[in-house]
Amino acid sequence: MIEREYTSDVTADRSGEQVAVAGRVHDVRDLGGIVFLILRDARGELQVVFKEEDDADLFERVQELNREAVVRIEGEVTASDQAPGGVEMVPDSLEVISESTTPLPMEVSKDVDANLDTRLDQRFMDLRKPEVRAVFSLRSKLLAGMTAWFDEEGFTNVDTPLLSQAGAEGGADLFPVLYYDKEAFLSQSPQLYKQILMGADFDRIYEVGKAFRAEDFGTSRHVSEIGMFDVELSYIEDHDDVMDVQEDSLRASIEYATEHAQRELDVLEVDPELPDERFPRISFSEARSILETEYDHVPEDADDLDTKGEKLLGEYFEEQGHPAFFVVGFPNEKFYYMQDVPGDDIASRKFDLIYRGQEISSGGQREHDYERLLQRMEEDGVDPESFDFYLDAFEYGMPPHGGYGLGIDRLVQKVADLDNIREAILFPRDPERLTP
RNA sequence: GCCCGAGUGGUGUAGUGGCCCAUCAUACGACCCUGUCACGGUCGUGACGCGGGUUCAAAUCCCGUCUCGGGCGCCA
Repeated sequence: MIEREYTSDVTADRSGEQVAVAGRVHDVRDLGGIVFLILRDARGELQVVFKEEDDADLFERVQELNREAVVRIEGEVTASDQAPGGVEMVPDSLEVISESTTPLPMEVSKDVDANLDTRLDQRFMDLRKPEVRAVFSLRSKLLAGMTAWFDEEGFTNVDTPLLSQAGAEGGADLFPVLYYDKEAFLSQSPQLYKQILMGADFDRIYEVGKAFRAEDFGTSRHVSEIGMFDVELSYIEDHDDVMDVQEDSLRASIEYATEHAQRELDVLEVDPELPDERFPRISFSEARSILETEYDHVPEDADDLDTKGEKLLGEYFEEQGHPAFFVVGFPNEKFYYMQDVPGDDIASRKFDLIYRGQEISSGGQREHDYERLLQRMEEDGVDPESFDFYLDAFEYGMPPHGGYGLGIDRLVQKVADLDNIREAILFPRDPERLTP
């Protein structure tokens, strides 16, 4: 490794020590007889002072540097009231490791904001900004906290195929790919495989994966390649058991992030803390009546909440101190794999988790009865024969089970309070964007 | 897929028919400046998405096209 220390470790109390730092030329402030170089690395910045009288050669060379060049500087730590953070460095040597050309495709060190599209086009440069990178360390911690909870609870981390013959939810909006000489599709959900694993007695599983949706949307909360945190578990009484898992794991995730990513949360100026009380679980019909009585809003589709409805409900519960809540029991289930119990007073065993006015996960109890599943598939116009690989797992005994899929990108977007979901993804994919 | 709105130097913007061979900031180049911290100052380089059309005259109006943003649908 190249010998260096992080700028965050170069502190005033180390005054007099010789250290080496490496990073980027954030800025060069040439005041005439004195030049300040601000060096930026992954953890912070450090001011390096060049004076003509100290070293004429270094003094000349620092003025030739371009912003964003990669350099390594050795020198002496100096405490100074005039320096930012009370500490700076007096250099002995300056090595240019990699030059940078000009002009930059966007500003990194100046307060000139770029549009999101420009930022995404120049993502490598955009990501050099600490406040942009903070989103991704936060994302990493949210996932770490969540997986830690599942590991602790005895869930097995699995991987299911991203290439398959057919989608779980019909043939529309799938990306076709050429699979040798056959047509295949990119997975839109690990749903069928999670259930097969329930039939294989895995009992409790989670998967951190991807899902692909070929819908031609154009919103700030949709992308074509989605980060998904999928969960499935067996021997549940009903969908409430699944919601318990969803709620507890989300709490664990956010608590972990609050503990291990406080610096990032500060940089992003957000506080994702959840109240101690359990998330409210309201029925679909309660949701509709809140919308109608409180906001005079009636979603057009009688079987669903619309975007505006979700936002309004989000406001309603936010005011009551609940950024997260479940809407349970949607009257007309669309998909055969969801359990639809005749005469069930909650209409169906499906739930959506709404966090800060946005649906971030969706799940429920699944149909585990082979005959009813067959019947539902036929009602949905799905040919059971092409799903033999799935149905076989039900024919030889299937425990009652349920699960959900959580949109990781949406979770990060909401926790970090980002305007656009693309900001929560390093290299987002949408109908127009396939690079970088 | 539908409905709005917008495309101006590297970046972010001002400019709604002639006052625009286009404003400001930042960047970039040159010069001045010994404590800046978005350093400051002087000078300079650099742009109207693309293709048609209307008009004596178009960044500005119209049509098409591409791209972006917002909303809706749909969802995670």
